Amino acid sequence: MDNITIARLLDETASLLEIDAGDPFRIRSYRRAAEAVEQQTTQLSTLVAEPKQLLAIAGIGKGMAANIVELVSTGTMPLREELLQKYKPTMLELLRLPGMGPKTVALLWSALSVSDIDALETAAKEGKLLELPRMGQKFTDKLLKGIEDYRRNSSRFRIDDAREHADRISALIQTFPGIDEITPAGSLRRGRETVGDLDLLVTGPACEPNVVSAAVEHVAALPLIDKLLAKGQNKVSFTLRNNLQVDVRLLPRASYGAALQYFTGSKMHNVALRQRAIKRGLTLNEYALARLDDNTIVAARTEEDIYRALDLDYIPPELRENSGELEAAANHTLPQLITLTDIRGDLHMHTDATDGRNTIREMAEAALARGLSYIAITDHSKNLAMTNGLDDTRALAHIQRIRAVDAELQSEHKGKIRVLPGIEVDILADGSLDLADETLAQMDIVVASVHSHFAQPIEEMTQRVLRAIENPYVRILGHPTGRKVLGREAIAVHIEQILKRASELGVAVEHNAAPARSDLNDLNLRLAKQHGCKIVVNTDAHTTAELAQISYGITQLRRAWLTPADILNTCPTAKALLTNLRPRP
DNA sequence: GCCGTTTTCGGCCCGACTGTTTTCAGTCG
Repeated sequence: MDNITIARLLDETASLLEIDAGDPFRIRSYRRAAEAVEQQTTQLSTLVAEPKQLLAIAGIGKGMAANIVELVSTGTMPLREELLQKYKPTMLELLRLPGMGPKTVALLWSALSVSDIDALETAAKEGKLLELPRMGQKFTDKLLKGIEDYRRNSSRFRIDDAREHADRISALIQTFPGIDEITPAGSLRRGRETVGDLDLLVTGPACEPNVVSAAVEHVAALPLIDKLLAKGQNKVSFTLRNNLQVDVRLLPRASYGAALQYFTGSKMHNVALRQRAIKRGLTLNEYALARLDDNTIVAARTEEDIYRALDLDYIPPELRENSGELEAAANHTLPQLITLTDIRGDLHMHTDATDGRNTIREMAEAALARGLSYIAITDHSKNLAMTNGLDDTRALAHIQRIRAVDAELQSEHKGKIRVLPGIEVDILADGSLDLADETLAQMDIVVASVHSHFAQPIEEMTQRVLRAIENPYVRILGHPTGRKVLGREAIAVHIEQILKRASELGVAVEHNAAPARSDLNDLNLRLAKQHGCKIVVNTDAHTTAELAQISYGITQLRRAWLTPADILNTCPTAKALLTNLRPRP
């Protein structure tokens, strides 16, 4: 059992305890333990013989260590089993619907015996929820909409989840001798926000036709396979326990490029590419680009060879959507897309003053290690009480600490890194901010964010944001739209108003790097560029580790055809950055 | 259930917002 599974089981147990109205502190212990387990770099299953090492992990005590030992050896644990006698596992899925919490799930179960989404939908449509306390027509309508949204999105997996699975599977495949390279293809390689299934392409001496069967057997016997769907000459398909379908193809080196091109897609890109090949008397398939007349192979080994043979510049996977990239590649006008190393600073992160885990200095040193030239410390303000948000007094004191660290590092590292004082203020219902202007005036970076967006009508949310960015101290609009409640389509309609006004005011809009925190999809990013918005790409890091988790965010930027010139924090120095932000009053 | 003790119990991030109330429970972050 791997750490991720252990973490998931502990987290699910916490949810079941919540439904069971258990001790909130006990519940939190399970959640904290789950989080701690997930962050471990060593597999706990290898430590169960040495429970003392488990106790060394913060958040894991005697009881939790026993739980983990039990989980690893039996696959479950007594408390979990006991709760599953009382409740159904499908109830955990109900918790994922917007507006559904443990109390409501418990009530639905006791009053209506509703334990899954289908039954809930039926009950809602029949008006049965109206008979329950605190549930009216509005709640019912919102719930039905939520169910609809949930169903539409749940068949796809988020890119970071998919990437994690891809990495784990790759590591297991890699153990077979004679495997050189494993590349995820499909929408994962193109950087889509979600992927339907996982395509893994594998090559190396072990994948040559005469010997490939042994490697195929190795893949088909991977321990994490839930259901084996198919096993062919060079392809294995299976699903994982979470229902993610994985297709692994083992291909000879000589045709790896053609396969990579073919399986990366998109479908529309490939169709257009094949049309172009035919015009040149060539044919393109998953094995090679070849002449139509005598099947002579023109290119197959690498993608670069194939594009070159079609008189095209190499097209990065993120652009392969048949939305103008072929024309640009033919005319040598493809953009020089932004890369990770172009990002010179990070302007949104938290420390242990609020809900982060590391100190100002630790964050700064991590940024230095990543090669950044400047960062802003933007802890939460008081409205986010659960994060121990800063009130005006504490915020001002925090600035002093940030400046002190900045001064220390300046002398220690000869100005290699600057640490700017900042704050992430919350936008209240009336669009005002929750700290005084006099406090904000002391900050270099003020990020304004809406945090309470439960069941908030989009129009009101939009008005709230529009009002907030009128505050002259706001220099960055943080995660510009709500995450859970607002559907993507709705965002596309309403975000344009926000982007327009932000652009007029010179307020930069933030693109958060981690998908879990990201709100601007590639379409919205393109929209932002169109309206001349300043864009900053941040991590919203709460730990030093998160400070490095920026690659998905970059992929998103690349999908939007953005170049270093489009992104504000590609400025080489803090000074240059600050002059490019909205001027302070 | 964890942790740190003024070491073996008592504390453990809590305010905003919504829908349904008519004083508040539940959800969210």
